[in-house]
Amino acid sequence: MTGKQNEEAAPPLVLEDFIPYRLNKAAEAISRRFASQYRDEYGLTRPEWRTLATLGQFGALSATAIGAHSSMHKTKVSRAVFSLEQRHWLKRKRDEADRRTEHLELTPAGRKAYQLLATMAHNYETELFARLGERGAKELKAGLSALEAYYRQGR
Amino acid sequence: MTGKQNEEAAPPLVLEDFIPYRLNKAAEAISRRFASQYRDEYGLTRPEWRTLATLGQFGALSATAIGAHSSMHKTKVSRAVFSLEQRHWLKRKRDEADRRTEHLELTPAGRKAYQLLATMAHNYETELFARLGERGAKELKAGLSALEAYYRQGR
DNA sequence: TCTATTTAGTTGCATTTGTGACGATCTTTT
DNA sequence: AAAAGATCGTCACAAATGCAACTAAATAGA
Repeated sequence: MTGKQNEEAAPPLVLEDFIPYRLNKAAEAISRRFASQYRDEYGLTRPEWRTLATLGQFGALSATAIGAHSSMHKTKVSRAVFSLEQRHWLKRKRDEADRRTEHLELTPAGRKAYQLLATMAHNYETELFARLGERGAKELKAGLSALEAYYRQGR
Repeated sequence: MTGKQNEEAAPPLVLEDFIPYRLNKAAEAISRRFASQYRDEYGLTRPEWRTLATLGQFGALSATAIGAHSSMHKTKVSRAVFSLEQRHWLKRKRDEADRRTEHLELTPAGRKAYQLLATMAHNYETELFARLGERGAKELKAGLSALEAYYRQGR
């Protein structure tokens, strides 16, 4: 498992032990698995899925609010909204008080898709927790919480 | 903290609690911080940094091996190698037994850069652990290990 | 009230990434 | 030993992403 390291002066960095690398790889692997589900079933991209999930959770939001809540860039949201609109999964309503903003809301079809996808998500997570074991799952959540607390407050 | 949820039939999915989402966001945040260091100091991209780190750790590898070890796509590695070669941080040696493969190895300059970057990486991690606290760090590592054990073996 | 600044969302452009095809080389099969 | 298949690395092309400029609309300041 441990490859031969380089015989040099300074501290050797073992990539497989380096937290940013491990996190990236884990996130990649775990997300990819779930992503392949909604991609294969619905042809959804990740930004589209996130937008759908956010709207499903909150009911009606502006594009900016979706971005803020799901940490996506303006343009990503914009394109995802466009795409979901074309599927007739959401509709836009111009805010009459502030006519720059539009309120995005799932259509019945969109809501239906959301239900199915949310169920898939729950199942995925349930299975994941089962495989991690009670202990692993607990540690993972705790570790993530610690990380979130860290980067949530600047620096 | 808990937003108002949608009054619908099925299980509501709370995105901020969903593991794939949390993992992604955490990985993104943590990587970005470190990435900005090597980007600002050396103008390195992430694939370049990973390639450098892998070669620094193992000494001499083929492009394919780098990709396998650091989970990067062929073409990403190919481009990173090209770029590092242009900086004169690595050199290629054609394998005489199998002339398709090339063995990549850091030059003295490359090794020097690697030393500095590895040190930066260690410092970053040390600071991260300090901020997470002993407990948080321990949980994070344990959680990651559980995840790795999960996805390492197929399925 | 008129101007300057800010905000919401979209679009064009440059950069990055992935996909598929490719030439070259090696391996396997027949 | 000839043909078929696999593997290594690269390239051309297409898709996804981010950045900056933009329009439209609201707000703040003079």
